[in-house]
Amino acid sequence: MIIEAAFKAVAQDGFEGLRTREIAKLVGINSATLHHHFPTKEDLIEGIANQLEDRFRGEKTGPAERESAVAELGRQLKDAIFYYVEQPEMLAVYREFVARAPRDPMIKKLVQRLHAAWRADVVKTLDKGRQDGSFREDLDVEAAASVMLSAVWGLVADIFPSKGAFTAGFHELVKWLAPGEKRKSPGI
Amino acid sequence: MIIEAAFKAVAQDGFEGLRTREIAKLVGINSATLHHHFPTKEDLIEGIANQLEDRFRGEKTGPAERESAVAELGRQLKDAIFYYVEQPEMLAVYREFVARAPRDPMIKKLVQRLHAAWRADVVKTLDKGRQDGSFREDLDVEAAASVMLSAVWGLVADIFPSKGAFTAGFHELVKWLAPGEKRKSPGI
Amino acid sequence: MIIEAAFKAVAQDGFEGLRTREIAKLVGINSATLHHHFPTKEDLIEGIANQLEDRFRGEKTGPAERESAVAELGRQLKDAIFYYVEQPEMLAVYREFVARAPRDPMIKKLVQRLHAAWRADVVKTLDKGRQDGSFREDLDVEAAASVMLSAVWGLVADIFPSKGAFTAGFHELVKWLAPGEKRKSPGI
Amino acid sequence: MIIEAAFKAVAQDGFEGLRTREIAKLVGINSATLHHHFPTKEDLIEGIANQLEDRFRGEKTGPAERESAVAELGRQLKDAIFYYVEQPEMLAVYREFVARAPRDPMIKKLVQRLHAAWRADVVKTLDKGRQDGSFREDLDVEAAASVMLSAVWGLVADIFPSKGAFTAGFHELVKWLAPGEKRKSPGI
DNA sequence: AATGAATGAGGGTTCATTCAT
DNA sequence: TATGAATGAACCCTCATTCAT
Repeated sequence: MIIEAAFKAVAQDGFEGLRTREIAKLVGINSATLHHHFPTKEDLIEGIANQLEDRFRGEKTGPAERESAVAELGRQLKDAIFYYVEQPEMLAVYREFVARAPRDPMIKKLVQRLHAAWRADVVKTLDKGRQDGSFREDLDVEAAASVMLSAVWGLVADIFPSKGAFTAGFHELVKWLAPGEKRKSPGI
Repeated sequence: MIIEAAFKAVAQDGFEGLRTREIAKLVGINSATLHHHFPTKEDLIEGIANQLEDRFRGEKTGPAERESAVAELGRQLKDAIFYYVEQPEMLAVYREFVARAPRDPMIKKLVQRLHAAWRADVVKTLDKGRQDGSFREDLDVEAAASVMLSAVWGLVADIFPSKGAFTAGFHELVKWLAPGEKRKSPGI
Repeated sequence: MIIEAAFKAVAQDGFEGLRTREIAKLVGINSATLHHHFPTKEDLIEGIANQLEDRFRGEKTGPAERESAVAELGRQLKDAIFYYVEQPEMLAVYREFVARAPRDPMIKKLVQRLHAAWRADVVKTLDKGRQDGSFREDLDVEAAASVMLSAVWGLVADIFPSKGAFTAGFHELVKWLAPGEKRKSPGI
Repeated sequence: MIIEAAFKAVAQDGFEGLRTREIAKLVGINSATLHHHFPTKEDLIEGIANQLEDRFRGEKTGPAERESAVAELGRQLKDAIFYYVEQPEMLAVYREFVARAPRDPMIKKLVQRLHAAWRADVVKTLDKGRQDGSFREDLDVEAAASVMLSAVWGLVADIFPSKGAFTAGFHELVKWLAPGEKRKSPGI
């Protein structure tokens, strides 16, 4: 599949390393054939974007019924860990899209869409936890979501890679969200 | 100055938009002359990297004597805000470098250097705060630093831009770090 | 019809603008289907050529019986005006063919065929007029035909477009052909 | 010289046959070098256009003092013959420009410029001849100029090529312009 | 008769880099 | 130190044409 190859190429070499000819060669087709399916390089990138979105949608753990807010949060973080461990390629592509977003309207939209979905989940969980007392009462949910997303993103995207800080970081993250009294990590 | 122009170019259009000819034209010299000073494009990028490092070193607020851990942390966050407000260009270039780091050893080194300095400061502060009781006793300092740096980075680099989440995010960040009882923001 | 669309395309954008795919799309068929009917682009062009020839043959005013030479000439010029006013598309295609003729043997033949028919008419008329005294006795019929055809072509093909020179030009043309004494335009 | 080669290429194969790569090879330079001098193909065409204009300006016979209108006309026709005999390449390129003019604003301008200069000369001559009695009094100068230019163009550009019709055509042209009485060719 | 997929041979253009001056 | 000219390697894209279905 063309998109498959393009996806890998972006994961490895970034967008600057995405060459239609090379992708064609990898797939074993003529470069004109590639242009038959994706008339423009931008179309190809759009294809990669859709693939990324589909993969994220497809592999996200479904929300369990009557889950506690803490458990929900734990699950969400586990999702992040899942990508980090099992799908580093997806994260690499994601990182490229995020990096390119400021300069590419189409990509910006995709990233915003992905972010919005992710953020909505987190906000809902934080809100739920704030109301049932699992999280602090004075939590600024929106702001906390921003911070949490940023932090998770940084950890997941290896922005500050440090030996072993990854999982430990998630533990800390959870503790921070818990109220002063009980600070148990939800078992990640 | 050549580097100045290249710096701005990267801030605006990213590395993909960095053209030696264009830089030369902006500075008013021949592109061959530019290559006389920076034989290779990589040399030019190295120049930009050095410039970035110098600027960061030059503009960081010096540490005050006998500062409390909380105050120290506040100052560090203020630094971040400073760049966000006053030096968006630097952050833009920084973002580009971070994005390119996974694929460029030289840049990777630079980014690690910058990160290490930043992280060292934070770790020291967290450690100090943990010992004098300003921060939680059970704080995993290294992990917390990772999380905090990631979060700050995400906020500062506008990775998850959301109306007003920026400053609010910093407040949340500080509250999270405080122990359960007192949760006052250190006045950012 | 395929040829119809191709004809219009050439009229509008010239031969350089003739794209098989585009024609196919205009007609609503697959470009492979078009190649099924016209295996080669040259075949398609030949189709256009035939269409042009047919149209010219079909729309030419039939010669009236016992017409005076002057009247005949007038009718021939009227034909030219007819195309100019009513069938600009045909003239546009014609112009394209004439322009391409020097480099394309097949087209050259077509153009020569069209020209020969036209020229034969004119020569016959000029000859008739010379013999019955309507035209000058010293008229070099062949040469005059060349000049007249050229002039008509230039006017009709807008080679030297100038405000209103078109009809006035035809009047002049007629006067030139008349002998010294009477110089009335045959009522165009 | 690059333009020289491009000029010849257009003369031979028309604009459709103008390939930057091929021109570069003919001149013995890299195709990138060609783009160094003519960044765009359009720039190259502009270069050809200028060359054509320059050549026309340079080689036109200067007007003699106190020349009779008939002699003037003869000289102008001789110019046309000169190009036909000595500079067929120029005429070929000219023909290509005229053919392309309807679809290319830049070329349209050039052609209009060339035409305007040519027409101005002819109009002046016709006017002069009409006033001094060399030409008919009832000559519609503007219209006659259109017709004459068209005719000359057709002869010169071989639009209706016929064995020997060329020079004979010019003789006819002159006779037509003379008044009824005297019909001597000005010795072409 | 019709089609979607595939293709080869370019075509114009870009860009970091080199070189003679 | 500076430059205009030159270059090779790519890059994206186009287009008539072919082929299996």
